[in-house]
Amino acid sequence: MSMKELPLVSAPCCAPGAPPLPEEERVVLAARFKALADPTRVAIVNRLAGADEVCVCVFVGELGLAQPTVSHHLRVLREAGLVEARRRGTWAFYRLVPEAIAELGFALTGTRASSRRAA
Amino acid sequence: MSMKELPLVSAPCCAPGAPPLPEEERVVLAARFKALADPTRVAIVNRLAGADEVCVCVFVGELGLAQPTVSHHLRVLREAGLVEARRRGTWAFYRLVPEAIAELGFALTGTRASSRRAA
DNA sequence: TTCCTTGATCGATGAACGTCGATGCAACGG
DNA sequence: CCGTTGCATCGACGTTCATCGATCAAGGAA
Repeated sequence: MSMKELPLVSAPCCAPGAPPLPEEERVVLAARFKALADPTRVAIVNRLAGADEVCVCVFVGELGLAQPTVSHHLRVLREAGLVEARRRGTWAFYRLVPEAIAELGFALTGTRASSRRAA
Repeated sequence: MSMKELPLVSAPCCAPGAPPLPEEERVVLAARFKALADPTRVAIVNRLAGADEVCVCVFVGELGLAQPTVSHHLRVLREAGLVEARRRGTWAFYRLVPEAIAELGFALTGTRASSRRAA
């Protein structure tokens, strides 16, 4: 693997009155935002937000993209820590990591969202 | 100006249980996240979050980048609707658009942050 | 074992991005 | 008027990214 998992960033960056951010945290935050800086990946995350687990084959069918392309986007999201994969036989199911999403939201607004897991 | 301002997106995209997002909204959201997908621009937004208005010359001095590069990043943030400029004589002062930041946070968490302006 | 299926990786290609020097343009001071 | 200052735009260069076809690895069924 070429990239390690991204460390946590627990300070707001963009909310009015936020304290200065050290260099490394800016890099980490930018990397996470970059993972969402593509319509396809926004669609994937949004799709996962509506269903607990989604098979890769479903994404290939719904997104209208080639399978390697879908796999590439899933990898980007995985390395950003926004999604995680669960292997079940031949299939791979992806699901959101709500804490990572909430952390990004906190970095933006400086306000903790009430963490609520989908039942 | 070559580009129009981005329209508003008022629905969450990434919070657990979020409804499906139409194509156009995914593109708009991805474009906004892309504006934050760079360490320099995160630094600019973070700097603006700590002070109401900042002169362009200050950014040039603090970021250690050439003036055209800073102007480029400010343009990206401006076209994303995250910052706005105020001309005062020869100088240009930039400031945050807190509503745009908060809107991005809402898209992520599905929770409205208590809008609070820096005094 | 031998197929078929699912998903990840590799390699290549075209587009987009970050960076900077040079230039343009408006506002001020002489 | 002319020269300077502050910022935006332009052009170019090197890097990164999105996309796809081909290939590979792992599992299930015969």
